[in-house]
Amino acid sequence: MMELTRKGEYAVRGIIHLARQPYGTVVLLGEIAEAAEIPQTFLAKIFQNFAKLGFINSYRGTGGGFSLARPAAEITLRQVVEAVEGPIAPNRCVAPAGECVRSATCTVHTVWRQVQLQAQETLDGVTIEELAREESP
Amino acid sequence: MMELTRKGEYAVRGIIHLARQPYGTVVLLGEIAEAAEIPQTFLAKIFQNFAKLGFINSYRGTGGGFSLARPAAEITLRQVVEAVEGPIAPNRCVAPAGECVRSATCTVHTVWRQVQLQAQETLDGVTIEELAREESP
DNA sequence: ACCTTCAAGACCATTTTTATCTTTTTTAGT
DNA sequence: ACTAAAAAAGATAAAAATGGTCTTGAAGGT
Repeated sequence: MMELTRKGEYAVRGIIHLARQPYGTVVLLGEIAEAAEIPQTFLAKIFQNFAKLGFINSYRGTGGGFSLARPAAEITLRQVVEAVEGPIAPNRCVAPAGECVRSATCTVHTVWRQVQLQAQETLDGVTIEELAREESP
Repeated sequence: MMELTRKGEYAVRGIIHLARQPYGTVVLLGEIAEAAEIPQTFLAKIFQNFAKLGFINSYRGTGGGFSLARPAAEITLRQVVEAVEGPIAPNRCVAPAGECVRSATCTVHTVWRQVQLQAQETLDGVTIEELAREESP
């Protein structure tokens, strides 16, 4: 239940790899994909999205690649995960677009809400910098 | 991300409906399905599984149906959810069958582990009896 | 010009979800 | 015994999500 998809897993691994380089370093997509063991074309899609969202910068042409657009300490795990997987919600009824008719009276709703808040808080409390720093290759 | 499926939602709604009846009452599948707005044949599958797992008893033939096999206060939300959705795990790397090679060194792993533990605890702390009692029709 | 690298969009196979349908088995009541 | 009711079990299937690939285009460096 409630599992991160490959896309989410790849996104996290990819951005952590980028965060391990000195800040500002431009890294080839192929290098990240190889190092993090991610299908390159798949990672391309993920990073295209990250660039749009302002997490990373992309540069075309010779010497091109990707670099972090802001310090890794200012990117939370929640931001990364939600960027690819959408809002964290253990049930439809607590999703932002949720049209839960029963929310006022339904106790299960409050349980899902609590699970949601706990997960959000936990992921908010972790930055990519921490993950890049502490994780071994 | 991490959303309960319809099956899980139906399972919870179905067993709560059963728990609202006086303990031991045998209820028709069709009645539960109608009351909880669940496709009957789908609920049948879910309840077959519940019966196998010992949450509910099933009775065939005339006057048959389903009843709780143990008091609703002794069935937790986590048990119900895991029965249909499988173990709670925000990422493969913290799943019971998980073959996470990096678990020793990977910090992300510990984050997912924490999310997992919090969700498990929360769902462990809620019984079907509470949900049946407090929830309005 | 030409090569490199990312962007964008179409495409596609597989798996999961969300069911339905049919047949069989069990049971109660007559 | 017979019959009707009800769940069990298994086959089937449409729709959606997942996990990618491929092609073409655009931008940048040499």
